[in-house]
Amino acid sequence: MDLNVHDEMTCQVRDVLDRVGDKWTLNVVHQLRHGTRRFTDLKRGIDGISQRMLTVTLRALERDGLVARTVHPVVPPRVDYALTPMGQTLLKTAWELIEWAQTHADDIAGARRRYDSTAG
Amino acid sequence: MDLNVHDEMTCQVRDVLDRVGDKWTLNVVHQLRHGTRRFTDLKRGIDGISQRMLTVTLRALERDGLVARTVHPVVPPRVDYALTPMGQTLLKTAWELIEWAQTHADDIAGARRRYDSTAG
DNA sequence: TTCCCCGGTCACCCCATGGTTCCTGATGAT
DNA sequence: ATCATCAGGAACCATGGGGTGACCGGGGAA
Repeated sequence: MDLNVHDEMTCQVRDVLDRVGDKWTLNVVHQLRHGTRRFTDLKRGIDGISQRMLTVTLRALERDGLVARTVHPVVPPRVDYALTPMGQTLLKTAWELIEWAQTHADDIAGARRRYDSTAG
Repeated sequence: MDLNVHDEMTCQVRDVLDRVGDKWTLNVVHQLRHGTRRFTDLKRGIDGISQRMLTVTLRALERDGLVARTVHPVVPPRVDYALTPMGQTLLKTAWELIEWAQTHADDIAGARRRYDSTAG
């Protein structure tokens, strides 16, 4: 029975990383932590993201019910993005991982230097 | 000042995902949750991983001080892998993300179906 | 003697991820 | 009469992450 659970886990690990582990998703989610943002606003806020990748990432988040997209039929167009309640729980959880990274950044850098100096 | 913090955050998000967000790392860490495992044992436990990718992933984890590698000079060769204390804290944190995924798997699947049926 | 086991390394190749550039469409400002 | 704004769409392309298969070395089993 442990094996079955274990295989399910393996699958879940894969699923969550496929969902959230790409280059931009958590960045976008993080940008939305304080509330509604507009497309160009997000683009300016995320260093290095292209227009296309922002669109792709937002669409995926919208599809999964993590981000709500609101179109205002005005000109020039105005589209608002915000986290859904489920998106907010994701942010909360992912935040812990970010904090872990901050806490251990130095340890990892040190370990890396040691490893590289001994093993070439 | 919020902007500076914000940019640092963006960087940290990127760093942690570069470290942990690839296809296999969390799977391997998860496999090691109960203690020491051997190479072939890990390979059998992670569905679909190739020998090369397991090696690459383990080397990266070792380099970052997250996994300890112990070679026993016997024949046939025996190599043990185990989480370091830092690796265990990573597992603990990542676990929350996995639990999030399990909790919301149905919601996401539902949202996805709705999205695809209306816009697809 | 030949095969298998274990823990890898090496060389090669593919395709998915993501980047770049150009396009749209309505309108207000210059 | 242009030009810029805003939110994308479409086509094209490059990189590298990741997969495949071969090979290694030394001892035990058949």
